[in-house]
Amino acid sequence: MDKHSLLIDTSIRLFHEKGFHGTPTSLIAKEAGVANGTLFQYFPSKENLIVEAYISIKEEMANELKINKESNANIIDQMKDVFTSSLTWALAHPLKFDFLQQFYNSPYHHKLKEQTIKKYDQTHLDLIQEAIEQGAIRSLPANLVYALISSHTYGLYQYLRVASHDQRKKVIDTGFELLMKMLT
Amino acid sequence: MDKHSLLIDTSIRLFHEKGFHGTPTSLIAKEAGVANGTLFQYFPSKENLIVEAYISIKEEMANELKINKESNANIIDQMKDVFTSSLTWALAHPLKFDFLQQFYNSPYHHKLKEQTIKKYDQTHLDLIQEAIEQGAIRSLPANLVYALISSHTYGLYQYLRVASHDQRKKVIDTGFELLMKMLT
DNA sequence: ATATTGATTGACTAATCAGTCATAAAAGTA
DNA sequence: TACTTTTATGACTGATTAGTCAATCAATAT
Repeated sequence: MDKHSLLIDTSIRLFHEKGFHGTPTSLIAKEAGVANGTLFQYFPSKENLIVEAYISIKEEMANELKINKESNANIIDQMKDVFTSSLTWALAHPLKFDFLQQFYNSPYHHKLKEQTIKKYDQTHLDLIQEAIEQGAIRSLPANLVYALISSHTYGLYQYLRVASHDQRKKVIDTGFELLMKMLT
Repeated sequence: MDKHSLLIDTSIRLFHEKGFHGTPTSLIAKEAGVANGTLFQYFPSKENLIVEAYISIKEEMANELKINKESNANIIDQMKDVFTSSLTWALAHPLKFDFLQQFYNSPYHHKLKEQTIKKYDQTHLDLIQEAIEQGAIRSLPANLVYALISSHTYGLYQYLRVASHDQRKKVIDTGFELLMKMLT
């Protein structure tokens, strides 16, 4: 594993444990097994490291979801695929998923360019827009539907994180049925 | 306004702007118009101040919702009342509502006693449990329903915070209808 | 008026941290 | 090997911070 990725992974873990400002760069370097100064060869500043960590997770997630999304033709099946993949990914990478929330609710998020934020939403918004136009889900503002689906996913994640693992698949299916009952 | 409340209100604003560790206690004291040392007479440590700020918001919210909840007999009306009041309160106090999210996604939240967290959930869980027993909403684990309602509320909040204000009442009503469509 | 009490002050300290930089090690090249 | 380039190191620094504490102030009581 290259030092860039190693530093980002270590950062995500430590930021989650101790918060952004509660984690000194010296500790990140130490836990990643590199010298203090090395960190600043890969990232010009701590803030840059935090933002890069966020972007790397968003990229990773976007790549995972893209693969699972191409095959289906039916738009509801596509939505179910995205929904299921998102939840499965989140439950498989709780540290990273929690980091996204932590970042989103921090002052660093406001420093991102509008464009960067939109970049990762656009694919989902397009899918929702198409589903509305096809009449597959009820006619509401796409942004509202996106907010409702995202938070529904997040709510299920919160529940499943502490619930017993063997019911996960069933609860995810039920969760999607509930979502569709609401949106159609 | 007494200094205790003044310091908490100032903290909430600054923590939201600059994050927990990004806000020095000296700045909180300065903006609250008291001396550095005075802050530590009201709060033994910065961590204590952060936790007290969280608890004060939870208390305030609990008190607001309690008042609006007593009158109705019909359980669906009660739920609608809690839902509407929660959203209205959140939209009227976005700084405080955002602080709750920020706190929840920070390492400080893990330091709270289990009991303290449950304290503010219990009333809502009881209401949900009763609604399930009465058959007013479908039979699902109360914790799951709670997670779904909470996140649904949060999703609507996120949408309404940026949407135009004059549609708020209508969107909140629609939001509750959607929620009930899902849960019945 | 004087004394007593408790709240308030802000200069101070010991510790911590982000970022630098001169030096060294490693890798690449001929 | 001998030389060059790239990467890594960690001691160091200037700046910042949480928390302290001796001194001051305000309010009330005697």
